[in-house]
Amino acid sequence: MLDPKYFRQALSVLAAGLTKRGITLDQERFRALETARKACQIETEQWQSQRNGLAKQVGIAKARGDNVSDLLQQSAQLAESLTAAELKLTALLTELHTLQASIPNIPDESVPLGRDEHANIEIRQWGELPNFGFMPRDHVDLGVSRQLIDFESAVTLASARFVVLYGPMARLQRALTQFMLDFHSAQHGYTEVYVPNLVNGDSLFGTGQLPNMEEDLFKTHVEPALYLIPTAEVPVTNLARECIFEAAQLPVKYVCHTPCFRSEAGSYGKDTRGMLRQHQFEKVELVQFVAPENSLAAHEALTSHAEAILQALKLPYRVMLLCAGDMGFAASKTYDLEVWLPGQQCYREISSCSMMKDFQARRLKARWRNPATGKPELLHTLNGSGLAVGRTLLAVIENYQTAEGQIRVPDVLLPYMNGITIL
RNA sequence: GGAGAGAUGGCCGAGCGGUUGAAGGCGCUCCCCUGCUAAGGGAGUAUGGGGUCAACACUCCAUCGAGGGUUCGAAUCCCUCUCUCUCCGCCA
Repeated sequence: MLDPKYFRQALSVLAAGLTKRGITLDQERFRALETARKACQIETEQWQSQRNGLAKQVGIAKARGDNVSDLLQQSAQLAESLTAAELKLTALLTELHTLQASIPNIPDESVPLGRDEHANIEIRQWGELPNFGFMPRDHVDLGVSRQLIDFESAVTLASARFVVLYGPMARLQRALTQFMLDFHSAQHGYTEVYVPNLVNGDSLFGTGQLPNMEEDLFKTHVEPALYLIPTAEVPVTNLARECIFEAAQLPVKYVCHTPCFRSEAGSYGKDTRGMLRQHQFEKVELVQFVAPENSLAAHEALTSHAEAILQALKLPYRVMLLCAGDMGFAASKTYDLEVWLPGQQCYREISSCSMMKDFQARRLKARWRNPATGKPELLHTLNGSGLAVGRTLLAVIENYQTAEGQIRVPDVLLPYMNGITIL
C-alpha cells in the first residue's frame, strides 16, 4: 500500500509513477472521494466532540446532584446526526481503503520503462554456455525414460502440473535444498526459519497477494479461510507484522525452505511440458527487513546471494532488471535471475529478487524505531528466491547431462548425495 | 472434542459505568546529586488519523484481543468471534 498522504497531497505525482507501469489512475474519482471524506470526517468528529462534552457534563452534574434532563435532551437530539455522519464516513473510508489497497507499488527511479518482459534490461551474464558436442536433451527426456521423473503418476495422484521424483532424483532435489539453506546460513548470515505452509487472509493482504491475486491461490475450506502459500515470502515477511524492531536488530535476514502452491490460473497451455511450471514446487526463499536508507544496497546484496548459488553450481545465468510493466504488484524494483536451459536453448527465470520499499511494511504495520526521530517508522522489506529448487533441479539435469543421457552430480552437492556421483 | 481461566501501553500489572489515554512498577530519555562505581532526587516517555500552520506548535477524533449491542457516557455491562493458558480426551 502506498502512503495515503500521497493520495491527498501529491495525486498527480503518484499517477505519473503508476503510468510507468502502464496504469492509469482515475484521479477525478480519488479527488472527489477525498473531498467527501474530508468534509464528512470533520463533521463526524465535531458531532463526536459535542457528544463527549455533553456526556462529561452529565457526569459532573450528576455528581453534584443537579438535574440533568436538559443535557440528556440535547444528547438525544445529537444522536441522529452523529449516527448518520458516522455511517457515511465508514462507507467513504472503506471505499477509499479498498481503492488504495488495489493500487500497485510505484517503480523506483532506476526501473526502466516498458510494458512487458521485452523491455527488461540485461545487467550482466555469468558463465559460459555449455558446448556438449551432442544434441542436448531436455529434462523430460532425460528423467522420464529412466524412471527418475514421473508425470503420469502425478496425474493419477492429483492432476496435471504435478510431478513425482524417484530415488536419486528425489535425493538430488533434497541435496539442492540442503545446500542452499546451508550456504545462505553459513556464507551470507541468514537465519533459517520454519513456517506454516497455510496462511490466513491477513498475511496474504500484508504481502500484497490479496485482494488482487486470489485466483492464483489454493484456498482451503476452513473458516476463516486458510490458503496454501504461493511462496515463503508470505509467512516469512509476515514475521514482521505488527512488530517494532530496534535499530540494532536490523537487518533481519531469514532463509526458508517451503513448498509453494500456485493455481497458475491464466497460464493454460503455457509451459505444459516438463516441470517448469507446476502447481507445487520447492523453493528456498531469502527475506530481509532493513532500515529504509539501506534497502537499495540490501537489494543488490540479496541478489548477489542468489547468484552465488548459481555460481557454486556452475550454472550459466544472466541478471535482468525488470521494466516497470513486468514487475509484481508489491515490488518497487526487481532483478530476475535467468538460468540457461540447454534443453530449451534459452534462459528461464529461476529467481526473482524484489525490493518493496515500505509498500508491504505499511500493510503489515512492520516498523523499526528510528534513532534519529525516536519514533516507530515503517521499515523496508525485500525478498528473493535463493533459488527456486524445482527449476534448479531442472537446470542441473540439463546442464550436467552426459552423451549417455546420465546426469553428473555437481561438486558442491556431493557431500549431500551419500556417494552418488552420477545418476 | 469436553470443562474452566484469561487477553490492558516497549514489558509487568491495577482498574470492573463518569474529568481514566488509562494508577503503580520495570525499562528508556533528559536533568540534579555524587572522587569512580553503586545508590538517590526531579522531569519526561503509546499508536493511528483529521483540522489549522511555511514551521515550531495547537486542537479534535479513534484505539484497553476483534466485531456488534446496551447507555447521555463503556477498559469496565451484554452478545458473537479469534487467540492464549490449565485439566480431561484424542493424536504424529
